Amino acid sequence: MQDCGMVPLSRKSPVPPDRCNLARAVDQIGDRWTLLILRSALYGVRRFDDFQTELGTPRTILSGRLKSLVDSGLLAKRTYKVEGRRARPEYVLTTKGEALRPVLIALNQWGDQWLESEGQPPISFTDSQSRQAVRIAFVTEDGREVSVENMRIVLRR
Amino acid sequence: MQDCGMVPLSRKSPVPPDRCNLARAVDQIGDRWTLLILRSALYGVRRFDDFQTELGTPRTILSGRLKSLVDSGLLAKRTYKVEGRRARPEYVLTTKGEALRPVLIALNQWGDQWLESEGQPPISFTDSQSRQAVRIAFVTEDGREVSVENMRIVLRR
DNA sequence: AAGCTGGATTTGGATGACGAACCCATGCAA
DNA sequence: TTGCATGGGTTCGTCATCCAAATCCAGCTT
Repeated sequence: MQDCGMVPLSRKSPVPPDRCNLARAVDQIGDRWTLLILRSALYGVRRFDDFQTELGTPRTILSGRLKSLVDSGLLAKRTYKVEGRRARPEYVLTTKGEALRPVLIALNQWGDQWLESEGQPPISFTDSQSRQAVRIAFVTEDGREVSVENMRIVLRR
Repeated sequence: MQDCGMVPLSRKSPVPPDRCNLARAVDQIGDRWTLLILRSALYGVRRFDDFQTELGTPRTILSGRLKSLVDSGLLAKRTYKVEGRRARPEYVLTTKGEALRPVLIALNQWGDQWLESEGQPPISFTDSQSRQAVRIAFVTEDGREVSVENMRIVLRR
């Protein structure tokens, strides 16, 4: 098995970037801070200062990123109130935002495998029934795994 | 089913960003141009001008991004030679770079589902055997699908 | 030698990132 | 009722990065 060159040469992509949903997804979330904010949000972080403390994001940037995440419907701005404290906004994942979880877990697992780091990965997932480790994969409609080599591209138009 | 708020509130992530392989992966590839370049590369694009033409990346930026993708071991710089033309460099995905394919396909499918666009998605995947549509999912070691609700987080240390 | 071609650097102006300081509304305690 | 602490921002000036256009450069063809 070679180290590279498995993909056949092509002079251009089958789908031009301006019609490609991957490219358009990258436009929405393909940014360092945005991705880090989503990571925290998927762990349940909701408050401005919690994001700021955890990530060290400059407050100006954080403010802007939260705003555009709300604009693109990934986060919802709501109000929370702790007793004896004034009401404050919080930023909660929408269903659209939640739907990114598999993507970020997949990226996490890529990092576990390919980014050298001492020791075991600090976080992983198991099936609560079988207790087996869980990984990301492609499956058919009925849940049967398909290997990457057996996947065929279908183009429309 | 609500639109948001499914994730329980947390004041900080279980894994701090500096030890998190997801955060470290974001540091390597969490950038608009980098992601777009990888997208093209996964489709087989290899040459400077082909990237440039397809993506419209400023040449200065493209040059820098390719360099750092080579530095981080996602692309390999090789030489190709068309007869009657001088030898030129090309940028080919390494195994590490190839390993990002599931991540980008997952993101593509997220875009198909959540980014409004007219008509059918321009590209999709099927199982070459059963011809069924393929989607991303979590599976156990032996390839049985696990739903998100049945997944349990395991922390180390 | 003149021209083409693909890969890349140089230049200066526009854009965005950043840290520090400040603002502001509220609840609470003196 | 003044004062202060808290959480969630905005304003400001500086500095880094992005970007388009022009230039460079090697080597191949004519």
